[in-house]
Amino acid sequence: MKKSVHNTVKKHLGEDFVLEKPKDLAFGHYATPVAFSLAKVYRKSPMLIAEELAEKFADEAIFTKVEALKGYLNFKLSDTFLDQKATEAILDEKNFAKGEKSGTILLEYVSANPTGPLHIGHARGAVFGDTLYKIGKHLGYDITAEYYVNDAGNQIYLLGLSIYLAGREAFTDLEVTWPEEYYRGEYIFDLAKQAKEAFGEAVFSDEKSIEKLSEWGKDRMLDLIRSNLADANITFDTFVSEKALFAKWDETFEKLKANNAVYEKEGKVWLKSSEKGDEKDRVIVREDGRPTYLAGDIIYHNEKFERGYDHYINIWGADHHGYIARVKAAIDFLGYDPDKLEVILSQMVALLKGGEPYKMSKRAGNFILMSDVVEEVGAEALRFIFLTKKSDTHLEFDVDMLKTQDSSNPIYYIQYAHARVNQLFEKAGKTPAEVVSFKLEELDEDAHNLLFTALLLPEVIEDAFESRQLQKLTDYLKSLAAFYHQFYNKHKIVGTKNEDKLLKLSAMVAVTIRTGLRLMGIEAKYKM
RNA sequence: GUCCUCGUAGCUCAGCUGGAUAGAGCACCGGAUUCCUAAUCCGGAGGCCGUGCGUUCGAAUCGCGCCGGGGACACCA
Repeated sequence: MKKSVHNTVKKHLGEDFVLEKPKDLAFGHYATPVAFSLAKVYRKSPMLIAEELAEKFADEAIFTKVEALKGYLNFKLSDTFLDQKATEAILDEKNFAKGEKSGTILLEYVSANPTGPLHIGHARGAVFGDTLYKIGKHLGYDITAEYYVNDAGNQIYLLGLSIYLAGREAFTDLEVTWPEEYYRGEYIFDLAKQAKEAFGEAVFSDEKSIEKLSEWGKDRMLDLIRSNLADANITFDTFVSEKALFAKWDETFEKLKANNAVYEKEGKVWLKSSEKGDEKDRVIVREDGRPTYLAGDIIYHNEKFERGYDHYINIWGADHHGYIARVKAAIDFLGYDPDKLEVILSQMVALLKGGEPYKMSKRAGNFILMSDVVEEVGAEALRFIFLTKKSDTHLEFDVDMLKTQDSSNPIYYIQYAHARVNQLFEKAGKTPAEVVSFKLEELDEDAHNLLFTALLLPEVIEDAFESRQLQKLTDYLKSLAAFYHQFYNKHKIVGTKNEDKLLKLSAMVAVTIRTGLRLMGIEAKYKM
């Protein structure tokens, strides 16, 4: 819709201009302040220029009115134009708001260590990534959703050790010395119990079994993580194992050496990341020959870029932001364009319940489980609330709020608007297919503006995706629902002479809400 | 100390590629149901847009300084 307007306006202006949506629909559907900037060029008042420009649009069918007001040029779309768009959307709902974007994107998110269940912070990144994925695909991008599994390194050993010690303490009389660092929390004990069933008690009396427990525990945790994600309607296209990637270490390392990216000092191998904008050089191989975590990420990103996507997006916890510079440096050294990698940071979540704050700390074991929250408020409410805020700002919410069933709970409010439409059709004994042929013409101001608002979804999702600000979609759906509720209260629909037209308008609103919700992984309700 | 991020209504937050009277929800106060679901709607109250200077015809929005909150600064992942 915006594109049609833009093209039409451009035809008459022939130069750069900003097309914006006026704050108040009474001004028009679209507007441009172009006369203000032209005022300087032509040395005439903006008001005069706007008036002259307005006359050029007299014959354009997509506008019913183009007027100059206080220097602004305001455009009002015609009924015919809006009706045509609505008819298309209702008849071909699947393709409503579809984009024609092209290009491949590798989207990596969650990538939580397989050393425990997902907590609420992971959930935020997961929901954001999954929704970005769904919207991006709808817009036409070829996106792959990937999970990087950190199944190598010290934390996997610690997982095995923790299971080993927990089992030793619970099921044997042997002495237990807890190290400074280990995983705690109920799930470790549960794993120990399972390990006992799988391997027998003897597994806790021989340190050699730690390795076996590590490997086994990691697989259990990966299963758990997948199931946590599935419960929130999140699935991945690919899982990439850090451990498996290490087979390519020599090859990657040779490439770094060939590109003069590394040096040896104090018995360690360093990456010259400070040459590429990082604060300092980073160790990638320790004195004892073990590669650092960064080495794994270097292999991974080399491998990612070998796969040749147009663009790469990583969603990381905000605490990793210092890590961006070194990974980009490595990409640069490997001969790839670091600007193709975009990192979106996902900030902390502070959860309240009845006003009481929860604290979370993965190491201490008292973190809030994603699965607990999903169970308590439902995956859909959780998804929605996460999407109402920018990913890189702190988010605070009260789980009790998500359990209320009134307008304080935005997901309910939107679902109710959708259900209302369905109820109207039932009441009238008609279906959308039966009213779609009625022309939405000669509508009053409210209906006309509601129709216009419902048709904004394509530009809203494009804006939300390109700016990575998915709250634009939730905000939009909230305001569309509000608009519809107002309309419903003000205008009787069933049994009036305009019944068919208003039902068609309602059907359009429902198509938009349903599509918007679907892109967020939420199913619209037909009855509440 | 360096870097990142945030500071807008009592609370949680939108708005920020500069533009028309600064928005929403919650909470608070007052209304609406013989009429399609009141799970809704209408009205009211509530703001030196942290602060100072600058750029501009125009600044919540851009720039610099300051104040305040949070985070990151590993050979941990």
